[in-house]
Amino acid sequence: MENKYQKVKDGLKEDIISGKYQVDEKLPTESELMKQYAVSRYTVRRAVGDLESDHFIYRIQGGGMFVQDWHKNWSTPTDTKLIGVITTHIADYIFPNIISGIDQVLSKAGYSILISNTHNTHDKERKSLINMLDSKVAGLIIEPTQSALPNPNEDLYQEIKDDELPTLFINAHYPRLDFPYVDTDDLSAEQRMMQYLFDLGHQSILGIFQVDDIQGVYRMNGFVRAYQEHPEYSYLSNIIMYQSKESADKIYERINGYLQQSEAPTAIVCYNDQLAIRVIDYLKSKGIRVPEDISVTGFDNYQLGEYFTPSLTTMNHEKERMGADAAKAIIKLLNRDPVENITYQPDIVKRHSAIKLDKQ
Amino acid sequence: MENKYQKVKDGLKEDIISGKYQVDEKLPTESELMKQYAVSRYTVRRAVGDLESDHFIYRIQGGGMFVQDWHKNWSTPTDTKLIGVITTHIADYIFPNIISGIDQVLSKAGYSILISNTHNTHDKERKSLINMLDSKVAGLIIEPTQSALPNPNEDLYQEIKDDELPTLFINAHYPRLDFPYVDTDDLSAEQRMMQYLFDLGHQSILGIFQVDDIQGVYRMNGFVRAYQEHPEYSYLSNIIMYQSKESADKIYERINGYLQQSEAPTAIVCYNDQLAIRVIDYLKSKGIRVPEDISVTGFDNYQLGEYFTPSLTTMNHEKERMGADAAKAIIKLLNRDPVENITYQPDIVKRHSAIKLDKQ
DNA sequence: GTACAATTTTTATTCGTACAAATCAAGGTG
DNA sequence: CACCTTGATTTGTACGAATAAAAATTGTAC
Repeated sequence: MENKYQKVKDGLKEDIISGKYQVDEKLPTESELMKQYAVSRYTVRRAVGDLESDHFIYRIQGGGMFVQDWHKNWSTPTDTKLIGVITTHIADYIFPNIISGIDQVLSKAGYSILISNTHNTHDKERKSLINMLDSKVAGLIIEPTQSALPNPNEDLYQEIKDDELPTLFINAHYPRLDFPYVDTDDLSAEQRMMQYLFDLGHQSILGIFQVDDIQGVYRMNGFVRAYQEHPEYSYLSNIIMYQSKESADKIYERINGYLQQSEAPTAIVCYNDQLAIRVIDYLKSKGIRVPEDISVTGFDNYQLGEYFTPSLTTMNHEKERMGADAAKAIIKLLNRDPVENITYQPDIVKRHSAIKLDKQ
Repeated sequence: MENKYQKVKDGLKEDIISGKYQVDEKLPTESELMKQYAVSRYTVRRAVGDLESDHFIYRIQGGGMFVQDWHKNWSTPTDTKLIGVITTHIADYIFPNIISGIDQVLSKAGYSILISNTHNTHDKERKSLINMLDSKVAGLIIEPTQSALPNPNEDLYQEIKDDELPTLFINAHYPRLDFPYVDTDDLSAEQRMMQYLFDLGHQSILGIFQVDDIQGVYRMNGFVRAYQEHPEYSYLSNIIMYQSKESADKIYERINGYLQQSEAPTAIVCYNDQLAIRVIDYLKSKGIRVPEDISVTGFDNYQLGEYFTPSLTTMNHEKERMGADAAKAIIKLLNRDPVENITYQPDIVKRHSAIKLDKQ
């Protein structure tokens, strides 16, 4: 990052990897780059010279500079015992459990796991995919990144499909891409959770959903569907939608807004346990008791949720099983056997963060 | 042969191949070459720059130019951008965070992570190692399996050493094998934690340690060492040792035994946060208040520890940083740069599960 | 003699300039 | 339309010069 030619080099490399410049597409000329980066011709030439020896570009005297076919060798995945696993996160939340489930099955079958994460950005997803394909994996297990948004890496997925590389999605799937998947019926699960709260006497419920993940959208739809079946108090429903990059403070602020209004919510339904834990912490800091003053529910049955105070009422998530099922399916795909999609119908885990509404 | 820089390049290459300049021997300086070939500095630098990217020479700023070990085919065709990571577990304990730290650095540098776990058995460690070597990884990051015991895979490690495959250990290291490592000073960390409890007025402390983990043994040694420095009340010390496969109920039972005795412990030091959380939950279920009746400390600074009630007093563990440092070190090793061992001295995270002893 | 500071050497980065060589687009000619 | 010429564009080679940064060497003081 220090040197100018490094900056130019990194900038161009980034543009190439991100797909801004396609293979064989003409890059800006030296003079254009000089202006663009405000450097001398030497610096530009030093940068593109390095990129040329790294086989990222090729140059034609008098013609220009072009993107080299830098990710071409990964077309014949034959004898590698390597399965790529791409998730949004590695260390956080439920993903270690999913990966563990995958590992249990795959390592037994003699496969190694090539792991990568996207931090829920399409940019990193692209890099991860390219890395995987370069490493000549025999198959791919992918948890989609920001699955609710249009995916800019569709070209790569199309290539994967054309190459018939065994690929399977977990947790969610891009609707436009026809790959097999293992996921959870988030919509009806959240609907069941809502019915549970209705049964407890709650009518004014605030739902908070992360809407750049398709799971969040489905869960929100479940929330809405539940209210549709109870039109008599559907006017009491409130929803907060947020994006993964949004700061927690902003969400808290919006929660606070709803708490001030008349007929304030008596229960909060959270996108997942991670959020629920933070929301409970926020409510506590405001002197609001959970569940006495307000009930809170999560989703995913996070491992340590039962040890919090109050213990979390949540929806189960078949973490290890999902990983194991995905791994078994990928092995089937490797053997050219057909696989069927799997959708779990999880159960409510009733604990103490949601209780019967005390009517006065 | 036409261009000047080609002539210089060919001339030097010839001298190197013919043996005029031996490996690691200093080449003429740039100014000498300028005179010798009667060309400008640009031309000389262009020539030696090419030779450097062809791995015929290496340059040290201020030092000079030297002949690279060019006939070792091993350093040049290592195009595999694959780093093997072998840990005892994938999903449990702190490993997800460590792997995340590794990933952050390596993926930025364009490497992929090949992951494997040993479930803490030498047998699986052997399989993992062979798998990694077969996959032709460019480097290895290894968390030792049962490092306290003699290692039956020493032959493989010797091979790795002979092949000069960049390899680094984390969390612990086999003393007999001279590989670089990154680890934590568990012993003195636990000793500091004990001193903190002593300062809070606690004298009767129960330590619970998992002893099939070498870190557990070190932490236990820290516990013992702390009492050795306070012989006046070392008779009040109590230790529970357990194995990872042991059931939680059995541990609870044994805790209960210590709570019954006279001069019962006023504080419990747990092997890690995971255990501490469960212990606190058990104590609560018995009607014992934490921290009012008894203080509890953990170890590892588990991510969500601050959200529990009471928030966990614990010892920090540089999880991500350990991974990142290991990754940086392996990149150095790949570049044939020397690396130094790193040992962290973690700090106490003072929260609310351990408080000053209320003397009556 | 050793340890530290100052100087020199050496490579690294970056600018400017000039001309050569290949390519490309446009226009003219048969 | 096909072919050629021409001029502009673009990359390739080459030189000179200045400052920065790291390493090696020398000088000096204790």
